[in-house]
Amino acid sequence: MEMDERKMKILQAIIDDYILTGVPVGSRTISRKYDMGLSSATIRNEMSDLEELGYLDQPHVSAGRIPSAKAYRLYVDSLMKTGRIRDDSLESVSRHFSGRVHQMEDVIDHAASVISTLTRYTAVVLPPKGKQPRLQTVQLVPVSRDAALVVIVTDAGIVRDSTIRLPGEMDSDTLYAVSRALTEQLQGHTLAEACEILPEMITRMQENEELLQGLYGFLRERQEKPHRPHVAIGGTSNMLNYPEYNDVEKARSFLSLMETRDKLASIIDGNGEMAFTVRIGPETGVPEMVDCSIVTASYSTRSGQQGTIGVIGPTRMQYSRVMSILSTMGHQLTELFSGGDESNE
Amino acid sequence: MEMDERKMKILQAIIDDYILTGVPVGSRTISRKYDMGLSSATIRNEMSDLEELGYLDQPHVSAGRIPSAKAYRLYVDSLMKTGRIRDDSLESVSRHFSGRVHQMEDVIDHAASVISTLTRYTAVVLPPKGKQPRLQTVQLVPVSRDAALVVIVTDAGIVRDSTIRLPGEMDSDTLYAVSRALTEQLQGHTLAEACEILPEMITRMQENEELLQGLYGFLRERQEKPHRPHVAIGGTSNMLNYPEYNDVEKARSFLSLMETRDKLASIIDGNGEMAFTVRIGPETGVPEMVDCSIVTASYSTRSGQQGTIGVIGPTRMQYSRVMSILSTMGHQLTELFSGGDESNE
DNA sequence: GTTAGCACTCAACCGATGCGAGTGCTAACC
DNA sequence: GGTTAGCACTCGCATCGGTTGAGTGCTAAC
Repeated sequence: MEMDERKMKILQAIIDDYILTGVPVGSRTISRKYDMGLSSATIRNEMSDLEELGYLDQPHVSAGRIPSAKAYRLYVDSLMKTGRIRDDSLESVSRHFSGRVHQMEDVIDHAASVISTLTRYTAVVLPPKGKQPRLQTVQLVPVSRDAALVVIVTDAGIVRDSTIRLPGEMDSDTLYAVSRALTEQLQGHTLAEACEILPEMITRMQENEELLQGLYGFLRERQEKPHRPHVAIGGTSNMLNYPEYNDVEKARSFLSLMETRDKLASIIDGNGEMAFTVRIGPETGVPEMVDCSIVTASYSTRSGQQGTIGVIGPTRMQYSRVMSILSTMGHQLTELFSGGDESNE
Repeated sequence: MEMDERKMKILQAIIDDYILTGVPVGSRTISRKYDMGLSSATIRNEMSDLEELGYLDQPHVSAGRIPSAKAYRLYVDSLMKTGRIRDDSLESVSRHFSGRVHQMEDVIDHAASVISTLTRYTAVVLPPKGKQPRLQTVQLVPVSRDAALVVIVTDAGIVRDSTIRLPGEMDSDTLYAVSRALTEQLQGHTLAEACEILPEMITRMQENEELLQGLYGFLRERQEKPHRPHVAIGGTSNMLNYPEYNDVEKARSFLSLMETRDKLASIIDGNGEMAFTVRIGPETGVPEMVDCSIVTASYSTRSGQQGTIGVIGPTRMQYSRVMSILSTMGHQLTELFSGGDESNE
């Protein structure tokens, strides 16, 4: 037995209906609501075939059918009708941040919030990341008598800052002089390379040995255990809107997963290359997510860094809507980050 | 009718039992489990009195009694037996960050996570804040050809940074010179004062007018809509462990509240003065939280800034345990932030 | 190949029933 | 007078059987 045009049409109707209602759909519903000039009996025969082909499941014998993961896969790959979403909230993201003052965290938090509100699912936004960033400026800013802030600007535009203890009292001019020297030496190098260059510098510049030594330790630490990136999450409570999460135990396990941001980030970030991914149910590879789907898109910064935006929802997600929202948001973010504010040129 | 010694003892037993089990407790349970040499009938009479006094509620006539908010209030105020909690996770917080490199956000995130794990409730940690912070250093760090990072160090030790567009190409020395001038002029002043001083500077220093103008706009914006502080939350899913949140609708409204961090912060932050607060049920003043209690403690930094740590749980919270954990954590954080890393002296 | 008809299945709903935890009251006891 | 045993009473909760209705599979006719 094979798929034919009609089976496709019926399958699509079933999926559309199930996505809308979340209730197993029966043959009568299809023959009535989606008038395709066939009686329920015929639909029934076709549905029986579709079940045999693995596209439909039956929760129990006297219930309607629900689409299988395989069906959703077919759906997103070929049957889904896509359309553009026009929504002011989306358009306004770049406008919201069009003023020149903004911080990366605020942007991705806001993006996650907008996406989750619009989709009514859970949204995750990962900050841009890329290949080894190259140092651009290193600067020490006095914070207190015996501590300074290390500001590291890389070509990724990402700024990492942490305080470092000073060996003794040092005035701002001295710190600036050291900063200049550091910037000159380290500019264009990766963090790893910087860790090799610094020791040489130390032997050459005896005067500020202790300070540089401290900075060296700092860089080493930064490299070995890189700063955990900020992951923005929005609308975790949205999941409780869907009947599939009426089971408290299910909801709990989902929410705990959302709390472990590291794990979550690695799930969302999975396949870095693809611009657009849809993983359905088991395809997510996460046992806790067998009845979730994950859709991700990416955005990029002027310097070629890639960030990821994702939506997590039930397998009966409104794929087309979600994909179009993610796509628009991806463009908005790319546009925003190409403005030059956070990138070099 | 009045409270006497025995009523107290019985009330305490009831509360202890209810906190443990979450099930309405009956007279027999008390007379058996907590042997106080009284028959269930006597306990019944006393319970009836306690109900009349407003300390107990009866969900329905043939069920046991549950403590009222008034009872919990009495409990935390006088009957509760307190004890120290010894737990390695708590002790290790300051050790975990004993290296000199750390960022405020990491610390409070970690604290929230530890508290929520230990208490099995939801933990919230607010970063330190105080009266108008005073500027200490202003520094412009080149980020790209036409953008610079504004690093503002205040006596609060809190560093706010954002990028600002440069009017034209400016080398690092020029930026440093401007930074020095700015620091000299603005040091010791509040943000509000700085906004008044800057225009004067601009008229005096014609040369970098455009840059300073931009900076002025930046400061104004910062002042008008101050940077939303990072609120750390841990263990939101813990609430679903408790039968009182088996109702999905309740859980949903609680979780949505947890997602609006601003609102949450204002709830937790409520009364800034007190070192230790316990708000029970309606005392929280938040409709969504009528059957929650909030316990908060505070910690401080060397510069006298106050931060808040809080736990949100069901009214039948293990108050004593929570209070002792918060107290220990408060000390740990205070100790950590007195190390000088993030404060001035 | 399509469809009307029909017997069958099974979750969900409903109401009756019984159980048991717990109460309030009364009367006896110390 | 406080304490307690005894007892009738209440009421949530779980169980059970019956009913309903959506939906199926099969068959026979078109």
